[in-house]
Amino acid sequence: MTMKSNRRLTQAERTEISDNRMLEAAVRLIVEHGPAATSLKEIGMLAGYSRGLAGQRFGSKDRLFAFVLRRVGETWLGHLKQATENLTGEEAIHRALDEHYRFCVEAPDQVRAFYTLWFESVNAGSELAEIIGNIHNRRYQDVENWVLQGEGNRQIAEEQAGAIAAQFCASVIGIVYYWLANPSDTEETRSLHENLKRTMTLLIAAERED
Amino acid sequence: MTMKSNRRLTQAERTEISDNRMLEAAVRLIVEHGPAATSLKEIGMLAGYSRGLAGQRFGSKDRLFAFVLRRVGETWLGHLKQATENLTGEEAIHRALDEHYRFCVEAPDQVRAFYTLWFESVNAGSELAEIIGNIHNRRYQDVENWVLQGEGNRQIAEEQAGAIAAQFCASVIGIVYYWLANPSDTEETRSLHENLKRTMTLLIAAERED
DNA sequence: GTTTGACTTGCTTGTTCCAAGCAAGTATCT
DNA sequence: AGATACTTGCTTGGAACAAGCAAGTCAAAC
Repeated sequence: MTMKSNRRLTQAERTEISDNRMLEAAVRLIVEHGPAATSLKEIGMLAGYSRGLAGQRFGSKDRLFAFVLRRVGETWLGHLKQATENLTGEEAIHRALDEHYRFCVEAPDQVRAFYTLWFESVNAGSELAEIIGNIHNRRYQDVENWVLQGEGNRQIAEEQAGAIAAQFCASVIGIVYYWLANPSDTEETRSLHENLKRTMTLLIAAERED
Repeated sequence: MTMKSNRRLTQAERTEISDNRMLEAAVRLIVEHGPAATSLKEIGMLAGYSRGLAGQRFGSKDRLFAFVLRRVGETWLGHLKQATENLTGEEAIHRALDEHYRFCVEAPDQVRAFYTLWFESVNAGSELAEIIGNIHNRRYQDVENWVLQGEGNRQIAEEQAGAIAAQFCASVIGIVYYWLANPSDTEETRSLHENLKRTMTLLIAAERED
């Protein structure tokens, strides 16, 4: 039993707690029923509050989803940044893919909710598109830089590195899609990650030769 | 002015007409507002009928979306089958990608609606998942067969061909995602297709050497 | 002329969103 | 320190609207 009414909660603490609880609830409901079938009411109540709080706090369903995307996205990007610190070239790319796979396996709910929203919001103008665009761009830039800075990659022009990065990003999206559609088939998801590593190595080697 | 009330319509003709009109309306609304923000009422009325017909005809929103997926999917698969008839190996793959790009550019609304639903229904159990699964499998099988039957690919084992096909499918999904998210950037979409062609050639060549 | 099936209309339920109200936390004045 | 004014987290009620169902109308099929 943690000291309960030992100290009164500050307003900021209260919102942080409710934010976290609602995030957790939203993630669970999104994974279980999909975003469309998840209501603000359910989220509020599963989090232990009234039916109205989720709507009141975030203003709309879209904004709540944006919140989820931002929170999970930042966690993920921080994780990734740390794992690839001081790495470049294929090493960094391979490491990033390892981490990506690990993240899928270890925090499946958060990642599933994240990418479910990601896919669902492809053409939803609004805030969501912007958040997704940002994350996408950061990923793209990272990969491009890794390619350019890799040992022995001096002769690879930025344009070529960009093309490789774009292919990488597209493949990752496709792999995630497969994973979402076939949750049980972790083996195939794993080998898709592994094969993408090999393909990236091939692509870089091919550019070196020109 | 086409002969209007020249002949009274048969029941089958009536439903076919209304089906087509509603398909058209659904596609347009899905592209403009996204599936979530598209109501059965709007579809019915945009098609020139009552607010209730779409619901009556298809039973539910999901089933209507399934109908859209099936119709557009079949059109597309027929198109593709014809274009790649008698081709194998890289030729078939390149041709398929050319057609894919062309289809995106030439019938953008239908394809956008199709893939929007595709992405939106990743984890929607139901009928949608099944339809999508089928289309995915056919694409996968086609590519695997092309690889296996390509000239000079005799020594490529089924397992390796399968891995290549899986990568192909993932990349295509990722490319389509990019296109949906960046409708205006046709140039990048084009080069993603082109680069995937080159990558496939590389992958096949790499397997030949082992 | 009866039946079948396309299409419409009315109604129920559930969801989002807004606005009014309550309760808990924060700041100010004496 | 304690009372009073205020701010803000949270709840509750209601309006607008969507999906889904059932009953109804009208044209086509036999």
